[in-house]
Amino acid sequence: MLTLPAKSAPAAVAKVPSAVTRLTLLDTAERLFAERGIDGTSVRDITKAAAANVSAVNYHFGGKDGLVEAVFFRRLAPLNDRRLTRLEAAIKHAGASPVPLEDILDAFIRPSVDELRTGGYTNHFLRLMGRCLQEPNPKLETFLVGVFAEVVGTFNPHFVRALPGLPTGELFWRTSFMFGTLHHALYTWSRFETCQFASMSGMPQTTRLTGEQLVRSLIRYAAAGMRAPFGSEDPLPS
Amino acid sequence: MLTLPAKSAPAAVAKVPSAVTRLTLLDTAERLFAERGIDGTSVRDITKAAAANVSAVNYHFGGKDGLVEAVFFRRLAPLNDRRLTRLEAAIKHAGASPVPLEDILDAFIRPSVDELRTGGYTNHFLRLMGRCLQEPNPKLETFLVGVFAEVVGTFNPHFVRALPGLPTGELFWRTSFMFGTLHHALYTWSRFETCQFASMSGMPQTTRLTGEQLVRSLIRYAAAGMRAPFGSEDPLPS
DNA sequence: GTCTATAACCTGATAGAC
DNA sequence: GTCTATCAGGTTATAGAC
Repeated sequence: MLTLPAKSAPAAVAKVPSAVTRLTLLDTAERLFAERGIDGTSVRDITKAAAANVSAVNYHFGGKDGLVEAVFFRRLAPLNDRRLTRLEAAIKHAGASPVPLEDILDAFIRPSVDELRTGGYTNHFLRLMGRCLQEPNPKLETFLVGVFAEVVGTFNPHFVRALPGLPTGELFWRTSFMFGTLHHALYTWSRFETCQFASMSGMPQTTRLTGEQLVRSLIRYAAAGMRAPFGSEDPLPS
Repeated sequence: MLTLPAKSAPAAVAKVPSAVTRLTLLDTAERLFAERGIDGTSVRDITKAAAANVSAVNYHFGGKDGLVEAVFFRRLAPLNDRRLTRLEAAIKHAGASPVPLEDILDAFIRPSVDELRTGGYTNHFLRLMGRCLQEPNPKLETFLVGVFAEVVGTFNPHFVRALPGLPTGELFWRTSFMFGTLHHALYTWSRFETCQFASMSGMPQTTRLTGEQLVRSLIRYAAAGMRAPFGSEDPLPS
């Protein structure tokens, strides 16, 4: 026989609608943007999936553009802070000598793989981040450049010191290659199970990596690539 | 005094409207997709810019999806053929020994930088190609996987032979890293002048590369990255 | 083959009731 | 703060005249 313990009426669940709706919208938009792309997702798709009102997006974010920026800012700001913190630690650890390349890359890459998934974060944002450097919307590009500027400006001189003798132009491109490697890898890794390109090469589930393995693979690859010997006349195939 | 030579009436310029309209639509769609993204471009944008009729897209391509696939197929099919041809030449040149990694990468990378720009091609497609591995449309992904399947399947065993001892899983990811590096670099390079991310790092116009320089930089970086030493316990920062 | 006209619906944004 | 109602315009696709 079921006896319910006497208990006080549940405290009226305080409705804090603003904050809750705002968060739900951010979560839902993040997921749908990741799945269908930003231009492929309408405000109505988001509000319907979030069980919110159509005009909630305008109320909380001023419009779709504001929502898009908020979705990115929520994750990228702490991510880039974490990168800077880890770089500072590496600088302190290196003392007066240049920070070793692997340590710089670790500070840059590791947070994007781990920290983005803590605190109940899903990996939807990884998919979105994988694409964010190539989004065609110029306003969004401007916004993202602002979000990334400090990190890029702070890391750059350490890459220069860690790779003495490498011409500035070549270093710029290798940094860009590293960005491309990282973002594409995040994209592929975050949707490995459903990525048709991943399964194309006939490489099955055995190649799924843990986050730690992905970080290490990325650092190995990028460090070797950035250290590649450079000479104006390289022995290349005729 | 101007004397026009007697000449027969200009041969009535044969209207071959179908072929011309079709081509104009492909060119215009390629450009607009590159600039605004696929989902950010409507059929009406395209037909208006192409001075064609609204329903021409439906007539020639069966709808927007068909146009999108045709835009990619027109460039990717010859590109991938060229990759296979160059790989075959490298195989012949290597005789019985494994094809050197640099030669494999050259066969893969070089066509995407040069051949896409010959024959009056603009570099709009490069921008589009830079994004194509991350397009959120699943139908397009399926189509592209089909377009890339032969190249990936043919190149893979040569990467395996060129990198003996590298575990299969690690090789798969390094190949994926290389894909990411290449596509992101094509994107950045093709719009270097207007890319806000490129100018962010304070690296000015001096770092603009010729196609040949880009190919060499990419091969250097990818070859070194793919050859990076691999051990289950790597010395990584604590 | 090309065009107009239109169907059927979706888009982001907002004014104003509650 | 949240909702409904609505605006003005855009979306792909198609039927049918020429």
